[in-house]
Amino acid sequence: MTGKHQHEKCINDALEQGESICRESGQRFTEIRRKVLQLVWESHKPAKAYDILDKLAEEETGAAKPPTVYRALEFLQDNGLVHRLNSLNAFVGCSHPGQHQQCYFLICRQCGDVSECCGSGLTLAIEKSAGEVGFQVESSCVEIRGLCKDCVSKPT
Amino acid sequence: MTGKHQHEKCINDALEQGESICRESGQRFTEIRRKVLQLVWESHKPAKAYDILDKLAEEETGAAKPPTVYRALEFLQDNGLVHRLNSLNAFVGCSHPGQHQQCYFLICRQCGDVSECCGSGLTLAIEKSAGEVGFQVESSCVEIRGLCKDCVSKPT
DNA sequence: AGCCGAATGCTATGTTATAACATTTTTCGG
DNA sequence: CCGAAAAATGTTATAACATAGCATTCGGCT
Repeated sequence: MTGKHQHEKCINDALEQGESICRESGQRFTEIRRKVLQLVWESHKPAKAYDILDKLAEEETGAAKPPTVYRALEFLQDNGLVHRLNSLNAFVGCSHPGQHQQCYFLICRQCGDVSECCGSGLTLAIEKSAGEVGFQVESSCVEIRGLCKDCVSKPT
Repeated sequence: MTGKHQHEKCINDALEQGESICRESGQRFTEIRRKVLQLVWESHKPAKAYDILDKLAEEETGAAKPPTVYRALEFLQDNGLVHRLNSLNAFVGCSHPGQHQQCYFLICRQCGDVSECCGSGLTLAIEKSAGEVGFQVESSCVEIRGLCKDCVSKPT
């Protein structure tokens, strides 16, 4: 993430968002889902499913199995709490679940941090371009690689 | 692809492009690379690596192995002859190799066809959005799902 | 308690991709 | 033409990512 921050806060916010979204929609924010969300949020770097699996296995005595993690991730995705980055086969926490329009990801090739941006500008540009050839947009996946603000200004 | 067309032409053009790009850059357009490119171009639908593998295996007596296909695909990608669609783990032929800037993909959820678009509009929008948070764009992956022109107007 | 549906556990397997090393083919200078 | 070096391909094995299908447990409800 750009700049230093108290990452505890990110995690806590995310967990609270999880709680409240589930409460409102009558779904259960179970221990597994909570833990997986927490692990995804361990940093702003994308989390791989099998890494999450390993970390889960460390905590619990009985090793967690892949379906456990994938099911939790699917639930979290469905509820907008995490996003999957197709170009990396990995997952990041969503920084503003609930208020979801289109959004896109800035992936720093140097530090690996990912930040999420939303904004109508890009969405409109996509719809316009697609519209020119008669294509009706339903969803889109935009993953941008480059250097984040911090890494641009670093000595390399 | 939008509209009917003589698809033979697409394939032949692609193969010729392959030839000429390799000739110019002093690389070899081998039989395997040629066949893989041809198979990718069999339609405008994304081709999966293992499907290509199966088709290769049908033709040859000795079954081709995964590395064979992946190496050919990597070569073709490096030379801009095919693109990988991250959201589908699949490959499509590039309709204008050589002249490559940024481009994006329109994936029809109905018929499965993919078309590739290039244009500065979207590129600029991405750079602008990213620039607002100090992010320096190096490359981007844009995959748009929806309905293509033909499928929009069909009875469903 | 007894039921129901949601969630999880568990086993197996499917799918996608690459590492590492052997062999063959091509190229190119002599 | 010959032999060395480089490029491409063959081969084997395995890594990495993901899901199907069925058994069991858990939570809430009457």
